[in-house]
Amino acid sequence: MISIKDIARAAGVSHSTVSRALRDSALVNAVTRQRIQAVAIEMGYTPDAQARSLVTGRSRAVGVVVATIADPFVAEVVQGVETTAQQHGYSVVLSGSGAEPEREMAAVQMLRSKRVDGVIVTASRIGALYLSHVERLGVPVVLINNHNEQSGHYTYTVSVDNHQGGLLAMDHLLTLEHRRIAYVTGPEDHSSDMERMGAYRRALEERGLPWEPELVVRGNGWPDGGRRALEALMGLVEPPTAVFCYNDMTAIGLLRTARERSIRIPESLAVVGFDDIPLAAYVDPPLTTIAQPKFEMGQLAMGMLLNLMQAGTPAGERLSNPVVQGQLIVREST
Amino acid sequence: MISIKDIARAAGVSHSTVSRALRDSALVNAVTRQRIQAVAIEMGYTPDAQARSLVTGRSRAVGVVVATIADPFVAEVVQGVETTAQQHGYSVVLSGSGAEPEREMAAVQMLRSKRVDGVIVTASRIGALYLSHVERLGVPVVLINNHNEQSGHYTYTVSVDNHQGGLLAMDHLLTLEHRRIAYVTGPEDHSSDMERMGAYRRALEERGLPWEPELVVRGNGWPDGGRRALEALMGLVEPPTAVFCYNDMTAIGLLRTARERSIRIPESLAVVGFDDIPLAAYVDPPLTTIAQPKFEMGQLAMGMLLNLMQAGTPAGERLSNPVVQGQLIVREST
DNA sequence: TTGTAAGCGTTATCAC
DNA sequence: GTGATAACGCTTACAA
Repeated sequence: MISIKDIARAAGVSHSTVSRALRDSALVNAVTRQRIQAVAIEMGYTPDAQARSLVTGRSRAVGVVVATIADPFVAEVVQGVETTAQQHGYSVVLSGSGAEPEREMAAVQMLRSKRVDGVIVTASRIGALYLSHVERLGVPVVLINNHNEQSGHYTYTVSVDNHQGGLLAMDHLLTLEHRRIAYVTGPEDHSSDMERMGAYRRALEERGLPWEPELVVRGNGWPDGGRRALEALMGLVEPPTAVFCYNDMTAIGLLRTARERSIRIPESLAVVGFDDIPLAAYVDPPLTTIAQPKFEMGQLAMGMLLNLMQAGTPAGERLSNPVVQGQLIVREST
Repeated sequence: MISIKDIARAAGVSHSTVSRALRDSALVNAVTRQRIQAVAIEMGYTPDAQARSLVTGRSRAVGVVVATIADPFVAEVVQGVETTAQQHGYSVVLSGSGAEPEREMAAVQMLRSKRVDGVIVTASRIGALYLSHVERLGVPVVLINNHNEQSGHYTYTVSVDNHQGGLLAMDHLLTLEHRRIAYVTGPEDHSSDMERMGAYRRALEERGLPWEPELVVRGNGWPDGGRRALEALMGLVEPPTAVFCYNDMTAIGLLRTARERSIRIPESLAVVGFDDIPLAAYVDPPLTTIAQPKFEMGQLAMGMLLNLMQAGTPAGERLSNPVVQGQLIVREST
């Protein structure tokens, strides 16, 4: 690996002049600067980011913590993060936590020793304890879709507008003349579930429709939850004509169960999901859903982080936590 | 950020003693070592990986280059890589290339300046030019499913056994008494396609069945290719009773088209894919396929890289490129 | 405009 | 056993 000193020797100048020249400092003669740059290129020089970081105190690296990158939702978000980071000369250190406290701690420790300038955390649920550890890194932190609503001094959250998305879904169903609409919940205690359900009730109220408790059934965010939910709903004296599901995985469980029971979709039952996971377009029938702009959320999170890292601590005044809009994707399940 | 010197001051020793104590060197009195370690913990010390790297010459970081992490296949592989890396105290620097030469170069440059100890590349196709740039990093490189069969001095490839997987698929269909079996190809020039097709022909030959050119139709690795392939096959005087597809995306295109044309699957046409992408289990009917052990391939690639990084250049003798076995997953499309 | 020297946080080589 | 001291590759005062 050739260094700044090698170039200095080859160009017959001091290494500090080389350092200046390579960073286009005005403090160096234009001619020698070009000469030095030419030599550097010719010798195949690449600056050592770590050495630089050691003196500047900034690593130009951000840590990205995920439960698992194998989650397609997470992967798309991370792609948005990485693309933006790359555009701004930042590198991304990926760290999986597997939602296991032990690995979570290891991840934080690693990011600390790497001296990352900021951290983005994408996990459906961020434990309070864990969050406090992340904050102890002393660098800005941006959470994505944090369902626990915690945030601390350095911590910001980018999230989808669950209420707006829920209204979009309900408006769609109501416009299709559905009047008996069910809601299948997600995992307990997720604020996103509360918000989507809130929109469900709100939409009904606004149309003067009654909100019937029997039409709200528990799911768990996975297909098997959707399956059980559909069975419960079909057991009602007066089953719904449409279902708004907490998320796509739940809706997919519903879809499969409906097919097994020969319930025609959307004729007998319309189904709307939430998330727009890649699967949604490929199930049968293709699922109508509320898309979360995953890539954009990643971009936005990284953009915020760039601001925060630049500004240092945002002198007293906290930025607001951005909320992005969901988008109705009409397919064939409604 | 507190340093080794801060601890030295607090513990009343020199910083070199602290350095030794923290790495459990035998060259330091057991009592003072414990005292120092206690102080370090109390002060919340975390070693600076970059400073360490500067002197040791090893960063304990590996670069992972992907076209896009949003590809579920890639994401699973990366999860395997990351998990293994973490277990061995290595961090993962993720770098997306988007298959764009410009970003590819930027990615390599970045990994170079980070002084990563090794690189793993997951892209369906690795250009010769690009590969030579990666190799110029001077660190071991492991490719995953490199379809171009190139490899250089530092370069190894982990790949799935396409031939064995293809035989698995064909054996399955032949066991189900299918005698008229078609093959839908992938993108041109991928060695994986050649190998899978080779297995197709081999399996037929072994049973003494004729290999009919009209039963081999071009796809492109995507659903629309599968769609066109099915249309072509159904136009034959004597259509096949089963199809082995280059990959799952192709098979999914076939499945959708079959439904539109009311072709019953598997009764009228059996379909087998390759890859076992997450979608495969969720399409209708769920797709029989040959699973690539993605997570394990990631683990294996990282394991190899660990060896290579430890050994330095494997003195003259090249390791062989590992080939992992595919696994038949029988679902409802056959 | 350029060079010298100090320092970033480590590890490693010496003496003591 | 321990402590100076140099070195890793870089940036940045401070001098010249």
